[in-house]
Amino acid sequence: MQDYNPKDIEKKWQDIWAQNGIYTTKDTTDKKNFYILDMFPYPSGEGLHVGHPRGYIATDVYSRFKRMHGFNVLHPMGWDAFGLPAENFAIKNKVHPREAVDRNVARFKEQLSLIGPDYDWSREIDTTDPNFYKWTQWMFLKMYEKGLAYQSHEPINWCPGCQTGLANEDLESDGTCERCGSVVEKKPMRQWVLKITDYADRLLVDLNTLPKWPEGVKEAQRNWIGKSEGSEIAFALNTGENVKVFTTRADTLFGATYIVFAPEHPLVQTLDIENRDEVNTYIAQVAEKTEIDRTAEGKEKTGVKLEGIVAINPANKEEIPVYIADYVLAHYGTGAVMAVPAHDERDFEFAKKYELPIKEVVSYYYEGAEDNAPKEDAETLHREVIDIIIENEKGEFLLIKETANNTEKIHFVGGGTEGENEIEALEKELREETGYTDFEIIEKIPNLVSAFAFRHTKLKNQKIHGYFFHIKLKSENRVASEVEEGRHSLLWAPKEKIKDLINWPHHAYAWEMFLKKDRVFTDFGILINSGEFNGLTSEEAKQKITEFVGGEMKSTYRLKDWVFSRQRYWGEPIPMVFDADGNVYPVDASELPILLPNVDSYEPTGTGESPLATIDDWVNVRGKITDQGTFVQDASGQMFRRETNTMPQWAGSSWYYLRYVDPKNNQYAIDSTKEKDWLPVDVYVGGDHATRHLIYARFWHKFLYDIDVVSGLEPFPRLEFLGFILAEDGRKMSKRWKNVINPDDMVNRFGADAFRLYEMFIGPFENTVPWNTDGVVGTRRFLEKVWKQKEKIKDEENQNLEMILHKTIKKISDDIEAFKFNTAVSHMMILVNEITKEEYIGKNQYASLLQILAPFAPHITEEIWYTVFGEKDSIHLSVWPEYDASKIIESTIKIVVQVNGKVRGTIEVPIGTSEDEIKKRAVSETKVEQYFTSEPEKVLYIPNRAVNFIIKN
RNA sequence: GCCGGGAUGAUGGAAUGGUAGACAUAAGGGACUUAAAAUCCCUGGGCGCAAGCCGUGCGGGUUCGAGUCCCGCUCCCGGCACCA
Repeated sequence: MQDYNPKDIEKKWQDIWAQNGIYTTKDTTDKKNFYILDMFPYPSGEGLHVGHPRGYIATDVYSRFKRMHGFNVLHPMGWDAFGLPAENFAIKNKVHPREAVDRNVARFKEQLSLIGPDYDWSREIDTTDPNFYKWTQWMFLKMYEKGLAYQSHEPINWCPGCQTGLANEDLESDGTCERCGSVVEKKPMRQWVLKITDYADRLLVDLNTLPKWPEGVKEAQRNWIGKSEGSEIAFALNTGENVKVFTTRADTLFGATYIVFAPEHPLVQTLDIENRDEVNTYIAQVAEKTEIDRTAEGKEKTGVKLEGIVAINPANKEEIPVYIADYVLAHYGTGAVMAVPAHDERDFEFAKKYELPIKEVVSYYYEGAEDNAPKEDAETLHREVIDIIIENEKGEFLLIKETANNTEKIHFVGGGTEGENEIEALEKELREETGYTDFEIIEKIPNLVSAFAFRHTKLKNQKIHGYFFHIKLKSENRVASEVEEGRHSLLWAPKEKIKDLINWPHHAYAWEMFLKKDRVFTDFGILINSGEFNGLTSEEAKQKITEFVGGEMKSTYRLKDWVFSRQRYWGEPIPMVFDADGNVYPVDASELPILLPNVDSYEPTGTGESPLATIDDWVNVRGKITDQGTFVQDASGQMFRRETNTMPQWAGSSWYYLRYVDPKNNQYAIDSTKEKDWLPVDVYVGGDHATRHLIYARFWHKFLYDIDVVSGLEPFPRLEFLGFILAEDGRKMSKRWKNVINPDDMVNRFGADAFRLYEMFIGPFENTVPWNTDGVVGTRRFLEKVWKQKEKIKDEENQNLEMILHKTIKKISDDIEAFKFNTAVSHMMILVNEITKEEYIGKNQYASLLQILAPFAPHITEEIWYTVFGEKDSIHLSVWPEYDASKIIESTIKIVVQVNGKVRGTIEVPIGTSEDEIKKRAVSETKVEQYFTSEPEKVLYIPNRAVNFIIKN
């Protein structure tokens, strides 16, 4: 027999498949359509490493699996080739980006082809192809038409390394450039912006229609959109202006003791401020700082009071001071906040530093539950109380233990003040309840505590509110007290134990506050010091107070509009022109595509202008404005200037998946019948683009839905997340670490099929795992075994193999459907190990094995399919073997025999054996009896699983 | 701080609440070989001569029975974060 030699067969079959076009997708067939898509790659100059094909192999396995199930499968591939990396590579290697992209694409395609994918290359797309980007430009025009694309001059992220403006999504979370790692600056400049914020709510809500997306990706998008529901409330200034603030805590309005503007707030420029110089100096200082410095952790708050300016708190009409401070962000909410130091950590910190009043307006509130829930028919006492945290010289704290309603209550000492002065009441409670008399007061804890509960000792509801004091005993001197009367007992406990001992929630809360450095209560509670709103819960008060002061309930989003211009060469030209007065006009759709011109120097200018600006005969163009307000070229017309900014890398990838369906259409981006036939994408596979590509594409798709280009609201109903592969040393694969392993070497050493199998076997698909080249040996050995089994073929089936074969068919089918490729491979290994032990294998059985292996190892299976079985049609077009349900029914079952839940043996019994019989055999066929220290008290039988003998100890 | 995900042998990882560690790699031993590679066989969580005991990050709980369910932690990865 010939040895298994992948080199002899892999290239051969790849060529034959291509010649016969077996993977070419027809537009219409009598089969059901199925669209499976990879996130298309950026053809960088580095080529592929072994991490990249993982997703491509997975979609390939899945696509072949679906084809064998009779689907008309669309599995395309293309190139996301505009953007900074391609351009930076070109600059570095001194070639034109076009040339660099062509070269890199060729290299990627060659590497990809080595692993034998079933892509339909006749539908290949490239975002830098004018026939493609014509439609990207067309969609931009549509957005402009709908008011979703606009020019802005706001400060934006500027990357000094890449010399271009960037979107928020292009930054790492530490504020550096995702591409080059430079610290990004804020720079005001003209730019095109897409109004993705108009879609914020739909992007958020529709995540709920995506049950087949990983939770983590959805959560990342929710965080990114960052919806927060609150109120917008206007504060009047003594200068006559009104300032709107955004708050999620309108319930705390009565506690707003100052307001704060972001230094960049436009109103600050125009107000008549007495200390104008000081204010301007501060604003200048803040402008110097990067975002990173400004938000550095643990940074002390700074700010400047606007002298001569006061605001009126609309709730209580009190005059309050106005500050600017850089802890308030210009680009969130309204750029101004009301400060409530009693209930906000940041305001508290600022208020302490600048000695601003702190006014408590929300109290912690506990309402009794279950046995101490307030009773409707009981009388309710309203009481003011004080409670005492008592410390002794050993640093222990005193609790009181009493029994009420058959449960033990443990809490601090305390009682009603009955209108007395607090200090007198404290002395009295201490003496009466504990007998101690000699103490000093350390502090009064400033947070009010409220509770409403049924007191079993008094048979009444009690609604209490009061403060906690911290006192220290100076001596153990005691007099007789309620302890001696037997009403309760005293319990001294060390600091660490207190939390676990206290079982009154409002006392537990007070203890927590006592331990905290800053006593800021930021939770919801009930209102105090808030006039007519006292007693309301925070939730109720939010809306009522907002209405009371004439504000409105409003949502704010963290998501920012999408900065869509880049001052770089290698991108789609933005199809707009300007007349001599600077008025902007959209280019007429008939002019598209606006071709990216050739240019001598495509390096960034750094001036905030794109290199396109230097090409006079492209920039300056004669034309006229049509009745529709669009620009068309006309040699006898006026001079216009073209927009020289280009689109970002993410433009083409926001809609590319539509184009595969109809790649050659000259009239439309996509034919609407074909769109309905194929979209949405059935399965989308790729790595972490949660807050970039995946949010942009969802936005773009919804826009296309709104203009009737697509028929559904979401492009990717099922997303399979791909984990990346680390180098063998556990680090990221990188030239820098010299730990890159490329697929070419793996295919060369082990063959494409063994490589493919290992990529699928390496671990759960979504897990990040380190590569291990030794591991490929395992899948190669497995294929060698499969190869050798063809020597053992007989016409008749081997009955010993029927059950495991059919079980494996079922298991593999289920696993591929669920993207559990690692367990699919392991079960094929188990099957082949079983076959190895047998004398022979039936011809049909072997054929079934080849078929379930075919999606993973397309070459070796095709080779055997033709040479051994003499088939005329490809195994990849054959029909997936269905498992026979009757063959996977066991005739016997294994029963675990346990004593007190511990496994002591197993028995095997025929299906249908009676419970009594099983219990008998459990004793007779195992050694369980030696564990019977007495007669079993109970014998428990769990059908088809276990017998458990319960022995009393 | 908030949110999401995770923690199982030397390693990647299996395991509808019912024999933990399938499958694979590395390692050790043996066969074949002049030798090596390849191949085949055996061992392969810890302790123990054995019977057995202990073991799925930690502490509790539910259950006849928990890697799996519940409560409370620790640590790791990821997202957001002076976002009002």
